This record gives sequence, C-alpha cells and structure tokens, in this order.
Amino acid sequence: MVTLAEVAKCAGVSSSTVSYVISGKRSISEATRRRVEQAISDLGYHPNAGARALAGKRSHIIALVVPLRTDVYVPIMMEIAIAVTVAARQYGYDVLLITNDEGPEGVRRVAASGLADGVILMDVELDDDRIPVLRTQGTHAALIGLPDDTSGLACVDHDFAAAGAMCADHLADLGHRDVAFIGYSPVVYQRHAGYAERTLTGFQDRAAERGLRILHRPCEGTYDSTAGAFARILADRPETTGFVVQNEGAIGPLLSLLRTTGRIVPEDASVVALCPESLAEQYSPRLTAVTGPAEELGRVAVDLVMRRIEDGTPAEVTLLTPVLTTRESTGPAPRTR
Amino acid sequence: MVTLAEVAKCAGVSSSTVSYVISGKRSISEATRRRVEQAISDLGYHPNAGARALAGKRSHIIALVVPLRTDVYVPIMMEIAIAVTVAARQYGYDVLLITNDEGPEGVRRVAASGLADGVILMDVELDDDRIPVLRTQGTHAALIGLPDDTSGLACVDHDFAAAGAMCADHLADLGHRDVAFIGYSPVVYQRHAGYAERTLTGFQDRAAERGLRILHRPCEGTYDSTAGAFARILADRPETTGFVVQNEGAIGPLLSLLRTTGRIVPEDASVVALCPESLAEQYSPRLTAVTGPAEELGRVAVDLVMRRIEDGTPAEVTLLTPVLTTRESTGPAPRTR
DNA sequence: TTGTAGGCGTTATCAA
DNA sequence: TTGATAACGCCTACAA
Repeated sequence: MVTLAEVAKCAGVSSSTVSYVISGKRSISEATRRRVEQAISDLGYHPNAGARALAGKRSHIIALVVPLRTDVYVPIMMEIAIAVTVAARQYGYDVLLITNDEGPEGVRRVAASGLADGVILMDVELDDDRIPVLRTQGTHAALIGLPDDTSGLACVDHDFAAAGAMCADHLADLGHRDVAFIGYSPVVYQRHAGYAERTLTGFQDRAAERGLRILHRPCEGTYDSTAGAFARILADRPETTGFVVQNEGAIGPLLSLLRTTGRIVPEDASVVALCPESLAEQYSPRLTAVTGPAEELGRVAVDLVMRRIEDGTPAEVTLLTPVLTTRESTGPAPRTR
Repeated sequence: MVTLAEVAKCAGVSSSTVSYVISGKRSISEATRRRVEQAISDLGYHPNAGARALAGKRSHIIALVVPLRTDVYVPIMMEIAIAVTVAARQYGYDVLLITNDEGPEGVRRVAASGLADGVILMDVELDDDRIPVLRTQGTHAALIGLPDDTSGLACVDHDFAAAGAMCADHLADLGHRDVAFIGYSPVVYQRHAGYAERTLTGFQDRAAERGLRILHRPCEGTYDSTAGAFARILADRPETTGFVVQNEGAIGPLLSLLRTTGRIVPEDASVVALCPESLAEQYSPRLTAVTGPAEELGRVAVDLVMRRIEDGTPAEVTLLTPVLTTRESTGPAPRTR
C-alpha cells in the first residue's frame, strides 16, 4: 500500500506538503505541486480512508437509512438512493446504506462510531422513532418526508398538497364535475403516512373550492381491490367522469376496467395519475400525471446534510413543487351521459 | 466522544483489556469482563470506526456497485441491495453504495483507499469493464451475474437456463404445442446481457426436446410494443396457445390484449411469467411464474465476499435454482381451436 | 513556501 | 489473566 510518506520521498518533499497539495489548504508553488502530483499518479497513491477519518475527524461518509417495508413505489426509492449517492460524490462523500431492520439503533451506531458524518432518513413517518435518536445524539441529518414536529430538523419532501390540488384543478378546468380519488390502502392512511393524507387533503380542499363532487376510495393496488373500488364508485356516483389515482398498482387495473365497461379514455372518462413519468408513459393511452421530482429530492437532501456538516446551517423545511404533465388520458368532460 | 481509554479508566483496567473484551480475542476473567461491559454501557461507548480501520487494517465495509441504467426490474435490484445490507450486518459489516457513474474508477477508489474490504458488483455484463480493475488490484469481490470469463472470480446468479427450461416443460406438460416467448427489447440482447440470452437458450433447447413450436418476439415493455409483438405472433402462428413473458412491462399489456381479443386465460391461452412473486400475485388471474430467489442472491454474494476477505477461499460460481409456482394463468391446452 | 512533530483511537505484540 | 507500548497513515498547528 502506498502511503503519504512514500509519495513525499518520491517527490522529494515532506509528507505535510503532500497532504496540503491534496487538501489544497495552503498555497503550494507550482513546481512542487507538479512534482507531487506526478509522484501521486506514478505510485498510484490513494489516501487511506481510515487514517483520514481518524486524523481529520470526518469520515466523508453519510448514511442513508432506507425502509424495509416498501409500500412506497420502489423504483422511486431507488432513484432517490442513486441521486443521493451521486450528489454526495460531488461533495467527496460516499453513502452508507442502512436498513431499518436495526431500528433506531442503526442510526445511533453509525453516528456514534463516527462511521458517518451525517444521516439521511428516507420515508419518514409522522411520528418516527429514529428522530429522538437524532435529537439526543445531535446528529447531522436531513429527512426525506415530513414528521409531525419538524423543529430543528432539516426536511425535504414533495408538496403533496399542491399535487392533490393540481389534480382537482386540472379536472375542474376540463369541466368535470364528479371525480373519484383512488388512493392507497387503508393501512397507509391508518399509519398516518403524511404523503397520503396531505395529497388527499390538498385534493379535497381544492375540489371544494372548485365545486367538484368527489368520492375517495382506498385501494390495495391489486386488480381485485381496484375492481371493488371501481364498482363502488359507479354504484355510488354513476355520473363520475374524472379519476385521480395515487396507487401505482391500481393504474393498470383501472384502465382495464374502464375499457371493459365500454368507457373510452379520454372521451368518456379522464384519468390523472399521481406517479412517476416512467410509469405514466408506459400505459396506453399515456397518462396525464402529476409527478414529484425524485432525483431532486435526493439532491436536496444531500445539500441539506452537507450544509449542516460543513457549517451547521440552521434547519429548514423544503417542499418541492410537483409538475403536471398533460398527456392523452384527460380531456374535456363529456357533454352528456 | 467516549474513547477506549476513558472506558478503561472507568473500569479500572488498561485500555488493551477493554479492546480484548470487545473483540473477544483473548480470555478475560468474568469479573473484569463485567466491569468493563458495565463501563461501556454507562459511558455509552462506541468504538471509533476510523481508528479501528486504521489499526485493524479492515474497514468492516463492503461496497455494493449498482448500475445507473436499469433495464433490470428495479424492485429486484432494491431487494438484492437490502438483502446484501442485512446479510453484511450479520458479519458486522456495513455496505457502501457505489453507482456506476464513476465507472470502474469507483471500484478502484474504494478498494485502494481501504474504504471497503471487498466489493459486490451487481448487474455484471458479459464483458464488464469493472472486472479488470478487480483483477489488477486483487480486490476481494463477488459478482452478481456471470461474465464471459469467470476464472478466479466468485460469482452468483440465477440459473436462467433452468428457468427457461422450466417454462417450456410446464407448458409442454399441459399439452401446449405452439408457444410464444415475449422477451426483452432488442438492445438487451444486443448488449449480450447474459441473463436474457441464457433464459432464451434454456427455453429453446428444452422446447426442442419437447417438440414445441416456438416463436421469439423481443419487446420494449410498453403497451404499444407489446401490442405489436402480440399482433405478429397471431399473424405468424395463430394456433399459439402458450405465452412465456420475460419482460415485466409486457405482462399487463399482454393480459389486456388477450382479454380484448376474446381469449380467456387460462381456458384459451396460458401465460407463464418470468418475474418476481410480488408481480405475479398482482395480476388477475394471478400468474404462474418462474421466480429467482432475489434475496438469496444478495445473501450468497455476501457470503462469497466475506469468505474471500476472511480466509481467501478460492472463487466459485454459484447458480441458484428458480422456482415455478403454478397459479391461475396456466391450464391444459384447449382441445381444438 | 515548506518542514517538523504531536496526536487522532484502536489493534496487537511483547512482557509480566 | 492483564498491562505497556509501538505501530497504523494522515492532519494540522507551530516553526522556520
């Protein structure tokens, strides 16, 4: 293994000079800098991570805590995880993957051991048991998702309320009067997952303003469950012409059901999905959808932790505005039924 | 921050004793062990990761290199990543997430810096440019996926050939004679992704043995692309009664198309999917499917690296046998058409 | 602009 | 069974 000292000898300088060339923390004459850099690449030197962490009091690692349970759409979690990793590299940081099966203890472990300089929590619940650990340990952290009490915490999340409202607006603008909202399974709402509630509330509030008549139906995301929800919607409010779906698993079934019951999309019924673009593009017809910027979520989370690590900037809550993309699944409400 | 020395003072022993209590590398009297453990928990001591790595020449971290491109079904990647993380913890190891946007250099970096003691490569291609780095650096590694030349490498993968063969057998057993295989997009085959080729070959070989007439149609996994493939299958071989799908995106569309064209599953047509259980269960009817054990893949990969790190066990190739689960989408071939 | 030297917290060797 | 103590490789005041 090549060490700083060997590079120094090779370049004919002291090891501190090599260290400073690498860190850039003091000015170096052009000549020696070049000799040092030459030596570094000649010998194939890579600074030892352990030694650096020990001496520098900074591991240059952040921990990303991912949930085991996965009712949130998995590809999005992955996209966020990758965005976090890529963004962290920009800061010279690496990302340690922590699963929640260790519970809050995992967070304590990586923070207390100095393994990680900071922590990013994914899929944060309203009353998340990892948060007390952060507070007592004074761990640098950023949360993806909004807990009950955000005081002193750096958080970033989609603006789900805005997303819900955008769906209501879009359908109202198109002249729909009766709209159904097909949501997540009841357990998601019971767990008070913030995103589900906030979307629904945003939708309901805006729907009320716009004078829409709405129906909310939870759904498991399977075909059978979707069929059940669909049947009850038609039974309760046959004049429904607009559908908002927030359950990825329910999209395919819903489109099938509309087709099977002789409803053409978008002539007879309009469908707005709350889902990633990649999904929206995959169906036929391609779906008008409200999408939150997953990649940005990860990037912002990294920015937040890094700021806390590097200069202890005070915490803040950031909500990212979703985007409604009009595709082929929505159109003007049918004139008559 | 609590250090070993502080624990030692608190317990009235030397710091080396504390170290040995923790590592268990030499016998300690019951009495001192208890005092030390008491001190550890009283003070809330956590060994410093950097110091441990430096002194012990082992970071207790393995790197997991995930692809950015993601034509492999993402939830499975995530399942493997989580399985790897959980399995690594059993060995007292943590997992560092590396994306492939750094290219092979990322592997070099984490290995050369001693950041990671070993590396797990996901989604290995036949001719993977990360492999030369492993070879020249002598990095401890395990590959998920089979490269061209596996010599000296520890690899684990699904037995895709067996999976393909199982599909052929199942449909042949049910009396089907004309079977179509809906695969991945042409680019996947052009890239010579091993899994796509091996599945197809396994299917074709067994189909030949069993006297099946087969048709292979690549597919992008969108509705339109699936519709195109489906139409060509019916045009070329209208008597087709069995379908094997290896493209997750094509499953939903295929079922829709069968329904739309008046074919009842499984009375008129049988469908076997090569996909994870969670997907197979989601459709209606629930799908007979051949599934590879994703979680085991991750676990075995960890076992392989750990063995190489801890006792340099020679490399080996492990193929995991998939499982065919019969559900509601396959039945006896229709007697006549 | 560059060099010297002490220390970071653990591990492991050598004694006792 | 336990205790000193010398590495481990890098960072960073402090000197020059």
